[in-house]
Amino acid sequence: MCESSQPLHQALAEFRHQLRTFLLASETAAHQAGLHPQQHQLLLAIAGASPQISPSIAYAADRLGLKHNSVVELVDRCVTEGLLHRKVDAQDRRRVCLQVTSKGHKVLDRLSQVHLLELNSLAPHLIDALQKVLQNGMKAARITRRKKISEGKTYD
Amino acid sequence: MCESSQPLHQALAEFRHQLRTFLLASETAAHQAGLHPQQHQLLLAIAGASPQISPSIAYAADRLGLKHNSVVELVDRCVTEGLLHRKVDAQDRRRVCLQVTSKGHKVLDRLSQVHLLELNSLAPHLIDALQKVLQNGMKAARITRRKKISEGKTYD
DNA sequence: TCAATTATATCGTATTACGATATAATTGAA
DNA sequence: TTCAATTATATCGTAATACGATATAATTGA
Repeated sequence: MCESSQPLHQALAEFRHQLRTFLLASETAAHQAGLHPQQHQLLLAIAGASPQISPSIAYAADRLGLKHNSVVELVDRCVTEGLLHRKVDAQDRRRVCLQVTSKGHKVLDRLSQVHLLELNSLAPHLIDALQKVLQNGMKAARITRRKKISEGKTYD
Repeated sequence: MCESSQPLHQALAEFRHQLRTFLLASETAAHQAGLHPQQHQLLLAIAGASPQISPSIAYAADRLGLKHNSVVELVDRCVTEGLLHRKVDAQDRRRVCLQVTSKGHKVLDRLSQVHLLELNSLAPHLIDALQKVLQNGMKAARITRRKKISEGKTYD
């Protein structure tokens, strides 16, 4: 048992921990603002769509990495709470254009500010952890290359 | 309605999308390796703990951002599938030392390699999205400062 | 010694994302 | 034009899982 993978595990574990730290902070902020985390994500995806796009259920599903039926239900809950509007697309009446209500915008604007601050302090840790993962990869490549050289297997 | 927050929303939404992309790839890789995503995270946290630490339930809970009872159940499932061993701590018999089995290690090693490759190609997008968020913050700070100056509110 | 603390475990519940399926609108080829 | 295929959204039952509340067990310290 050589355990050569421990440093990689360690780097990846640290990266995931940093990610989780950010996500936890995000979830906490959402709750404090009276939203469920996924409701926040949905509002953000819609309000953050590039201007030429009119965001639909399918668009949100793609952006959030969810199945469309999950988004339908998520939208239901947001509409119930007055955070979102469903508007049937005039051109294609199968589609639904999602729009954030003014109430939704008020909450979201605050949340985005909080997230900006949070990322301001978390970004260095995140990037650092990420770089340590990648370094690890290059190290492994060097070892592999050296081994190949010593075995007379250099092809380049 | 001034919409000054749209660029921030857009940057944050893109960052979340990049995160979700990574997490989806990770979940897919875990499933293909026969693990539930959280089982993978647990194995990684344990195998990736720094060598002087003997990882317990509480340790894993902290690292994964879960409550300890959730981890107990997660550990149960991993033990059932032969991925993990529970070993009562000899010094403090309340504690449980978690150890990844050789079967668990085989799966985890492969998964970490996959993740390394995945991050190798995803990292630039992630960092780019993150930087766009932070730029946005500095821009807002500049605007605020300028506004304060024009209002005679410079205190520094 | 024993009350307080710490670590893990159990159990019922609520949330939620999903698969399977349904409905409705659009498209395109005959 | 017609209608079969496609696309978009919706409904519903189910399974997974994280959690709160609570229980058990070991340790600590006054």
